[in-house]
Amino acid sequence: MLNFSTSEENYIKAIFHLQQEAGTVTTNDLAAELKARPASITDMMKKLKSKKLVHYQPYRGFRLTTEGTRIALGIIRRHRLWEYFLSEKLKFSWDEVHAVAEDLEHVSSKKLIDKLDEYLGYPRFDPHGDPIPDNQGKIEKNQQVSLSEIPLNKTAIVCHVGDQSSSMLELMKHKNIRIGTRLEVKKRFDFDQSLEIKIRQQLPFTISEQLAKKIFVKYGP
Amino acid sequence: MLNFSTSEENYIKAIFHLQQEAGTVTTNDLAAELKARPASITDMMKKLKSKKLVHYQPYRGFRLTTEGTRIALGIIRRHRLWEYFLSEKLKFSWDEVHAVAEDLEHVSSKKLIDKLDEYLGYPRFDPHGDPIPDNQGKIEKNQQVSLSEIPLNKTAIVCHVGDQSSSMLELMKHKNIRIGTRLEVKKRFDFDQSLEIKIRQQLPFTISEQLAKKIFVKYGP
DNA sequence: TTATTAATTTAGGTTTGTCTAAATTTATTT
DNA sequence: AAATAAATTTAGACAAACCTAAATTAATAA
Repeated sequence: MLNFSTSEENYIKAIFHLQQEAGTVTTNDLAAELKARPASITDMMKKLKSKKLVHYQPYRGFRLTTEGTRIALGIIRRHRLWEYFLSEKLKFSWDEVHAVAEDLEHVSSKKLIDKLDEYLGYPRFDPHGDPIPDNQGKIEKNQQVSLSEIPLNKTAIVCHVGDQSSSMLELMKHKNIRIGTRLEVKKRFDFDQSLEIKIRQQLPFTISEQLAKKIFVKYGP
Repeated sequence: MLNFSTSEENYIKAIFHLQQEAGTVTTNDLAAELKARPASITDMMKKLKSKKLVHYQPYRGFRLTTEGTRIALGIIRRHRLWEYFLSEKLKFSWDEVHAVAEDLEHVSSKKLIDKLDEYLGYPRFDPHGDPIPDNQGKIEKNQQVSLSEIPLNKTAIVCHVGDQSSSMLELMKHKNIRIGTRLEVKKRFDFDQSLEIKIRQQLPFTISEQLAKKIFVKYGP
């Protein structure tokens, strides 16, 4: 059980997330994700390769090894448990937890995390609806679906927003959509894929395809 | 409200603690405290001086400025609140909390700490009996006294141990003394300043001056 | 008060993680 | 397939935080 620096951990975590989309991660993608220069990515990839955490051939992109994935899941576990703690116990709002958890996740005491997990009652999802890996690194399938792909007239609950920009938050606020909001898609317009949305006790309104793609929901009662 | 590196914070905190004893702190003292080489201390003192956190003239030792003290109290507040959390909520034993809090204390979100404080019910002392600065940096006088200096036949409660070495812990265990133990000093032997100690429902026993000096108590009922 | 010892600082080096600019490799066009 | 563009890597620098070894200053003992 070696220990990794904050930087190494941030790289590992970012690769893990980018891998979900495409199978293999490119230097430029990772540079964009981490707001660093491509040259820095190459440097770190050499190091992570020497530690056997990524498969990497120059110019060919990279992906986590089994061991790298194990490490990534540990970091994600810490991050999401802290998010749950901040939201559930300290009453942070859902849009504040991420930034603080980014720092807390690098405190790597195994005992701390396992005791925190126990204290929180072994939660299985963080406040954004993302699954929390257990202490063996096992993680449930994410049951979230983008609002753009759910069937009509099915009740859904907003549990995740795939963009934290202030312009996005402004729009969400204006449309009165929050984490936990219960809504239904009433109609899908073929022309621009915009959606007509109904929230209980409110008049229906429409949202763009771009917005719908960034709002994730779970099916609810 | 600038931010400081983990290293800077560790230096500031160590200077604060050493200052309590002697008014001014020397390069060697700080090197011993931080397990670093004297040359490293000099490097950092130049930096902290340029940030106006310490008063420092070459070869003359150093002490925190008013601003440096303010920063130190913030770090100590974070450390002690986390210790309280670990002990009270996560049920860590008193000898485990320090190491973990050493990491957590460097997460510097003000909102996190103030919310944690609120969540914990604004505790005024950490599990070792040390006072926790409030969010203005106000700190109560430490009411702890070394066991070697309390009067005879006065009930006292162990609340702090000034040494975390395993040899110390071994001895404490053997003597059956823990945080929270209620005891009285029955006799002080002039020859070697050893003490005869009485714990309720146990036979009296003696402890050395060296040990007594490292055990801190509060007067209790 | 001078010599010796102890404490401290300086000079210069290392590692980690970043960067810019130039070189190289791969991908895309025409 | 050659030319151009894009992506990536290399080369070389830099700041932070540490180190060792040598030089300097202060403290102490003769």
